[in-house]
Amino acid sequence: MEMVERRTRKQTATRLTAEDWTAAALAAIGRGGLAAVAVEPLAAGLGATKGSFYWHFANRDALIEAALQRWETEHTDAVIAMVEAQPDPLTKLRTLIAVVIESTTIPDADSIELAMLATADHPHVAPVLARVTQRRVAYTAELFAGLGLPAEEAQHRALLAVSAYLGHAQLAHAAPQVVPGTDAERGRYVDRIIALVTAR
Amino acid sequence: MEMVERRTRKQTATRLTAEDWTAAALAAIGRGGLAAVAVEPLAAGLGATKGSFYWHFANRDALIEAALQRWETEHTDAVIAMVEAQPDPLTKLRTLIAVVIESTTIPDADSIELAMLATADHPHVAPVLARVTQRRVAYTAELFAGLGLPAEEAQHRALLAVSAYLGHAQLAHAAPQVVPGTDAERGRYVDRIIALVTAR
DNA sequence: ACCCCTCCATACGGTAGCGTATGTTTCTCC
DNA sequence: GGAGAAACATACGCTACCGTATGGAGGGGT
Repeated sequence: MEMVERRTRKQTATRLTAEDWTAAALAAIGRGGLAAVAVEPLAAGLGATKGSFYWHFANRDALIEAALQRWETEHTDAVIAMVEAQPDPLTKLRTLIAVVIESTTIPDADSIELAMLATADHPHVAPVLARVTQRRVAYTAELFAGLGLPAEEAQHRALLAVSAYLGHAQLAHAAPQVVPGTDAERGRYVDRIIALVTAR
Repeated sequence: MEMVERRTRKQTATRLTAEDWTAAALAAIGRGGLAAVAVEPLAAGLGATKGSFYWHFANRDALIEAALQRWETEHTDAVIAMVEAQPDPLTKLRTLIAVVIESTTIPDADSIELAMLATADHPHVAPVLARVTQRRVAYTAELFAGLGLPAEEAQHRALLAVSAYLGHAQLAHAAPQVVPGTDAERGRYVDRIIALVTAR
């Protein structure tokens, strides 16, 4: 057999990298929040032991920091890039709102984000979340300003839009029954939100 | 001495009631979330030991259930009663939005609510939160319907309003710098939100 | 063939919290 | 003022996890 024996990841117990651990940590955050980032269970899930982990990281905190940093960059970039591809401000706004409400951009993105909000007080989460949130509001305000609205008005609408997004995520999570279920209903809902938020 | 020796609560180690424990549990939730509801630390805070706790409650879960039930009734009643005191639908809506954004109704209400949202997946929290959220949306939709809006439109605006509320709480928590700081600014912001959400 | 460095497993001690068992105080009622 | 019940303290075992110490497997390079 001349097969190159590609490391099939998790099949034949291959050596792990630091990135494998951060990926597993992010997945764990998506499932059970920051508390689910526990070294021993993670090691079991990866088919390894703590010995491996403490080789790549100094301690649990270091893993959390690495995972958060990875999330911050990957996450914000993805959405902004997708929106920035649109031509005019209004289309950008529609794309932004639609994308985050439908939330089919990144798998598990929503649950990870909810976990972040749920742990906003954590000393490592707080600065990351503050930066991401601030950037979102500022960017959204820019879009509204691009529509010709004065600065304060744009800021207010950006705050409302971002609040609506965050709140919708919470709402869909805490009480799924109340949010529109079918695609058609959700479509009309999103259209209505956009109309209200961008009204002149 | 003929002083009646009123049990000064926490001074001279008086006997505790089940309500004392649920109150302490709610306070702990407000501070550190559901994870902070730990029997031994709570006991220490009350100047007692676990022996007392396990007399009043079967286990930690029973305490959590009791605290959540107490929160559900007290909390929802307080806000709705205050809003219902207003005469017409529009004033009710303004009162509702203003009250929840300013959030000076119940002390610690905001942090407890954030903790609830943060633990929405917990088996005991989920049903409580779902009921509270559903009730809020339904009530808000009623108010919008009272303004003469058709059913679906009222539902959409209610969803937006509740989302805006939940999202604003998250926003103010995760990135306090971006929300209006001074009373004057916040006043203009709230006015603008109300105008947008109630626009015809 | 040997050594060294990388990567990992095993074994250990330590902490925080849950729940139980059993003694100890304090109230109540007669 | 003594008996029984109610309310609490103390001591214990148990679990899950963190972090450390140490040894062992495996692949380059020479």
